Amino acid sequence: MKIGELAKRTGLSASKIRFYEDIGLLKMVERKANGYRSYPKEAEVVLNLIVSGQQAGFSLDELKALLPADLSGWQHAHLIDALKQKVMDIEQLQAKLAENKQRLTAILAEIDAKPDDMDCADNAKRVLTQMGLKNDK
Amino acid sequence: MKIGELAKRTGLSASKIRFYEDIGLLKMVERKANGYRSYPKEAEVVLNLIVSGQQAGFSLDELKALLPADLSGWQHAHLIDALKQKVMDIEQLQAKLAENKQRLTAILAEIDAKPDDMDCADNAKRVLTQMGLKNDK
DNA sequence: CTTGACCTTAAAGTGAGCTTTAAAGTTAGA
DNA sequence: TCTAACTTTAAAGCTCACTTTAAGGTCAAG
Repeated sequence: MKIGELAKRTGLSASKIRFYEDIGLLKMVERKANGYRSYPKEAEVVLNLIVSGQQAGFSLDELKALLPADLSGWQHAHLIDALKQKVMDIEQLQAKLAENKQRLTAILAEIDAKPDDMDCADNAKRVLTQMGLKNDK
Repeated sequence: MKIGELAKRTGLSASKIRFYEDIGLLKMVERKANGYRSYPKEAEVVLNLIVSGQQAGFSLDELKALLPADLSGWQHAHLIDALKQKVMDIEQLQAKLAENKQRLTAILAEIDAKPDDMDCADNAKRVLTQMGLKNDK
């Protein structure tokens, strides 16, 4: 498979695929007689895995450490640990977001409860202060 | 309040606080006779808001558009719109995170299901393939 | 009156994750 | 055979979010 086809199949730009090769992230590539890159079908899987990993919050360096050069060289324990750590990270973020959201909706309710009888600037100040001060986690 | 104290209070570096001012994100600052920056207590609130917003996935540019120049300049309607927008953004982020987490836990379950009895390379290949295919959203 | 901890600035540097550019070679189709 | 759409490279450029550097000014304590 040439780079153009791989690019289309994965939705990534060719330059991005070459870049991943440059930094040692995508090693599954050979060269044809004309110098063109030639990819095995597994390259598509690995690229999808890279995109997945990025979406899950892994940096390219982290992925480089996690991904095997070839599919059979994969370290189980290491990967599992990393995945578990990432899930925990996500859980922390979820908790934080839930808290932020809850806080915002509470503030909205509070504002709705005090419509136009209170001074607007004072109300805004009060509300913002509450937002800010609760942020010291 | 001088910049050093504000830095300590917020846990941010002084250079970061100056940088936020440079890009027009933190406008609540005056100058003393000696040229030193002087911050009102509200600056701490705003900086906490900025940190909050970043943690929730907002870029500094987005925050710049969202945050008021001064606290009293926030109009009631504007405030409500911004908060509602933020809640919606948080909901989007929550959905994204849930998806990522679900993906990772699925992968973990997949690996745990076939421990050491299966050929390692084949297991890796199978798991990777599933990850890859689940990524075509 | 000196020391050291603060504060100031503009400009350059950093690192991640790319894209763009330029100049060239290759190939498939009409 | 010509053309258009590929492919190659190294190097430079870009955005974001900062930090670092260099060269200086201010201030409180001893």
